[in-house]
Amino acid sequence: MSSHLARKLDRFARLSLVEKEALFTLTRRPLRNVARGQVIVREGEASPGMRIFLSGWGYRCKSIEGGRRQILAFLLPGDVCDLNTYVLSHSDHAIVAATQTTIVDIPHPTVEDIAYRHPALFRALCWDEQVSVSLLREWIVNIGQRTALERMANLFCELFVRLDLVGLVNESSFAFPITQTDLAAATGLSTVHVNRTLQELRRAELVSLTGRGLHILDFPRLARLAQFRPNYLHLGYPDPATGAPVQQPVGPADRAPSPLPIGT
Amino acid sequence: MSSHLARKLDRFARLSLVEKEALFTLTRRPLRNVARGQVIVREGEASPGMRIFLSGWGYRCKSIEGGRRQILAFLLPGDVCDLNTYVLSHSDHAIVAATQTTIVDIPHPTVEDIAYRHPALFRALCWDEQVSVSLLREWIVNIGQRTALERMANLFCELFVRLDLVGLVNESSFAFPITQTDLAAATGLSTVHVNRTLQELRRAELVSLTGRGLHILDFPRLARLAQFRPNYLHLGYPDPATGAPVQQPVGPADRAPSPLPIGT
DNA sequence: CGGCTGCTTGAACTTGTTCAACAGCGGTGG
DNA sequence: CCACCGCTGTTGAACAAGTTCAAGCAGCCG
Repeated sequence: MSSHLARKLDRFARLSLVEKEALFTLTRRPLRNVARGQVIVREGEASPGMRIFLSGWGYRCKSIEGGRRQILAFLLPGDVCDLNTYVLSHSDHAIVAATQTTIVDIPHPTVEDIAYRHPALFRALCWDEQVSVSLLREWIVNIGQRTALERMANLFCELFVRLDLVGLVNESSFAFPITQTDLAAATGLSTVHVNRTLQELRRAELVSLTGRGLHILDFPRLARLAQFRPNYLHLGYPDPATGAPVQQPVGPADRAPSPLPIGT
Repeated sequence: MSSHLARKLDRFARLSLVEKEALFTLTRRPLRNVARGQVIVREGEASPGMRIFLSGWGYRCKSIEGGRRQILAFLLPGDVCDLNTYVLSHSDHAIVAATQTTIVDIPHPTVEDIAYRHPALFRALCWDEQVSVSLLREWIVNIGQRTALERMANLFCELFVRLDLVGLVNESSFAFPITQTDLAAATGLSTVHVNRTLQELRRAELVSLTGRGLHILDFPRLARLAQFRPNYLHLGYPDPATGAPVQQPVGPADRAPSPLPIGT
């Protein structure tokens, strides 16, 4: 099921039963299992359509000469990917499975069908797509302006909030299947420095990163260190740092606006 | 006139006379003149609709604590901005005029009208929007993986190609109204280091940057130094580095595919 | 057991930063 | 007209953050 996606979109715009059913139907099509390290979309290849990540992690990645590569974004369960890229005939970056993943491929005609028959659902998908662009912008700020420690802390905060949105956080812990080599490619640091930065975060008792799990020990302090401001995730609750405008949820806001202890 | 935009889009998808006229009509609405340094869209503000840059340069910018700020993209004449962001009620970054600029604001209903009545034109606008996302991705690679020299060279290559697309390059020269302070914010370097990097590019006789003009003295060498691969601009000609798939232009390709001496 | 992948550590080194000062230039007001 | 100011660009020198190289270790899987 795409319960992760449904959960996330429902928060943005309460979905009707019909729309939920339409979303559910999408995942009735053939699923694709991809092994860890496999390339889902190759750089320069035509993107055959949109994809939904059902389980497992992936990442967007660009390689340049000299063996250097940069991870542009992590793709989590419930993430929609390349909703709008049909206008570009060839992908400028690769999409890789960071773990064993299950995805659904959704061809363009089906996407158009959704746009026509379930405009509210389509709008919600567009929201997700725009948020992913917003994540790219914040990624630039992270790499361009923050120190290694802030960078890493910020990445953890982002993953924490995003995973919480799809219900994959349990008592401030979540599965974390990313190697330090990949963390280096994501943050623009060397693996050695990633290792030392992680040690510093552990020493400060902010996170506990063992085996394949990440436990956030003190989110408020971590967020403060990272200067993490979740506004770029466009979740619809006010930004405590700026006291900024509250983004109005589209549907009736009958649930608690924020489950997160942000900005203490 | 939005001749810059028309010229760019026409390259992607040959526009019919009707579509060109529709585009032209857009610029019949009240223009907005913005003085250098003025904020066009404030961070956290609702984005009132789409904009077209008719003349002058702008940039997207995010600020964080400690006075640090990061420029995410430069906006050039003929650039479309925030075509799709109506799904996000508040902007997560600012848009600032780097020089005196003239823009047209186009409210959402008008955009929808174009989508309905001129689907091919709308598709071309979507292409431009997607390319701007592609630029964000390359920006991340630039900051995350390249040295100061490569970074600066890459930025110059990108601006060169983009300005050439809208006809603002003259014998490998173009107006360059960006201060070193802004270049620092764009590349994630300090102003001091930007200054020294520019000197190095000058000493190598790759560019000549004087007053408010930039002259590319040896584009092939500059591109090689920068490891510049224009594929991320989705211009529709093959990537010499990878020998990668040629993106088919949508309209009849009766013009020379590439005016640029790329990849020599 | 052996080999692979991922994590950890030390030490030398490099790239880019910070601080501080100064020069050039255009605008503004006395 | 000149003095002054603020902004941009330039330079030197000390410094810090992060890289590179190299080696060793732990766990896992065949």
